Amino acid sequence: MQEEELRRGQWLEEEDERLAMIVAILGERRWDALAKASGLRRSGKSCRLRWLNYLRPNLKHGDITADEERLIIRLQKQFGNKWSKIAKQLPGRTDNEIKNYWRSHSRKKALIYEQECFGNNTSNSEQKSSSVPNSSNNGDSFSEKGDCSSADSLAYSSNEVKLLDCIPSWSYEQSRMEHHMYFCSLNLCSCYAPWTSEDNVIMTWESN
DNA sequence: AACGGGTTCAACCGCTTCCAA
DNA sequence: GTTGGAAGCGGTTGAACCCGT
Repeated sequence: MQEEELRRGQWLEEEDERLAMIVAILGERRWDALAKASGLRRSGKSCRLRWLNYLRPNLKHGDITADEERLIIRLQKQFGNKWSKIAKQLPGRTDNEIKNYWRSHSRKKALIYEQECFGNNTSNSEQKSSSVPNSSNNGDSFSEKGDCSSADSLAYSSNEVKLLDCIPSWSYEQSRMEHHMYFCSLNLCSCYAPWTSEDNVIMTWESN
């Protein structure tokens, strides 16, 4: 009965102000109690999320920079979809923001990869669409069972091949497919070496 | 200008983990 | 060791926005 009274959807400026005020008084804990104390008709969960993703001090609200993008790509490779873990490495960015960024950008990469993989071979149009990540697999990575599963279908530049020789910890197919996407997205110019666990390692090579 | 499809992002959902009693 | 509430987390949804036609 009470749940019906809870507000959902977009937050109003007035709600933000009230939440920020009550958090300043009570601190970032006991969100259910905090939500009730605030008088906001929001769940504790909703308040917590709003605070963490939008109102919290020191959050960056601008676009993801090129450096941040490289870091995200590298960390995603390293940690997988551990967004909170990745977010900890990017001060001012939230896990939700990074997750959204990755999802939208991984789709673009998938398209680039698709073009590289199939060129203008329209006879594969049905299969091509299946190679693009969809909502069911969260779009975070290629389905290894997709039509691109054949690593032989990938064409590598000599630079890519040389670099892949440096990635012993990755499976052969994973290395080829995912790095191919990665190289495409970065235009084969310069990038972090995603396979190393060391920070600040940048590998640069010439693209032709 | 209107429409439709694609993209982005804030917010929600539900499961898991943590921790105090 | 168990339990229940709180918090954390990743996946999903849907509305707003963008862009091409």
